[in-house]
Amino acid sequence: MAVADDLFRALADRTRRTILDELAEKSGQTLFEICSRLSVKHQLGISRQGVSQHLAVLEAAGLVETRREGRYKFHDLNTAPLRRITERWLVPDAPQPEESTP
Amino acid sequence: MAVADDLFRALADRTRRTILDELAEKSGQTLFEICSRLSVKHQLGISRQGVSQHLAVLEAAGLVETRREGRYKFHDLNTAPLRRITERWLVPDAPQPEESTP
DNA sequence: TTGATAGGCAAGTGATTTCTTGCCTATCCT
DNA sequence: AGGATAGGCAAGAAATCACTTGCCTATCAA
Repeated sequence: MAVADDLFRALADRTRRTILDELAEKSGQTLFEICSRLSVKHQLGISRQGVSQHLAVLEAAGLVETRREGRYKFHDLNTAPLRRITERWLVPDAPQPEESTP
Repeated sequence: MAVADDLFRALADRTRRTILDELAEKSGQTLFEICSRLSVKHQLGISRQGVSQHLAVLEAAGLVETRREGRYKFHDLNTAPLRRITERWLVPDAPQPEESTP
């Protein structure tokens, strides 16, 4: 249950979702690279520490995994936790009748 | 984008997720019925207005739909918005290699 | 019509969250 | 060694959020 808490809490912030988008586009980015992408591509005026904190939240949720190499820390997207989300409520009404498009 | 905001914000709260669970189990519940279920089954001490506000958030996210009948207002779960969640990040790495279970 | 039931609105409070600022450590390059 | 680069920690300000309290409206049953 605490897992679900972390996961949904992580997804609740728009900036964090944008970070996931960026990591989906290119994995293995460093903190600075993510910072500059948020700034340039998304006009998000946010400090480096702000981004760092967001990454920590994403990592706690298991959505981002990191690996250290020397002074660099690379961030990778892990979509596995996302699969459990929809299962929670989608499974019961299993058949999932496709949208009728008359 | 505002749609995603509402959706993820709605899912971020544990009480709201529990409400979705209850609606998944039995659809068409009234506010009072949901209140008593939260209280009895989940030991959640929350006021009627608290639950009402949660339902409003869920409705804004499209996760709950309502229909009025006389003085009753029935709440139904709508899982459609959930499907878009995973699509956002799950689609790119499409194949989704099934878990190796040796 | 009166009382009871189902629900709604709005202001205020307390708790979380987001974000910044300031300082610190570790690694690399010259 | 010294400077530059990548990242981390922590305290505090500001914004959001969850929740309550108090009062109000609408529907139904007697």
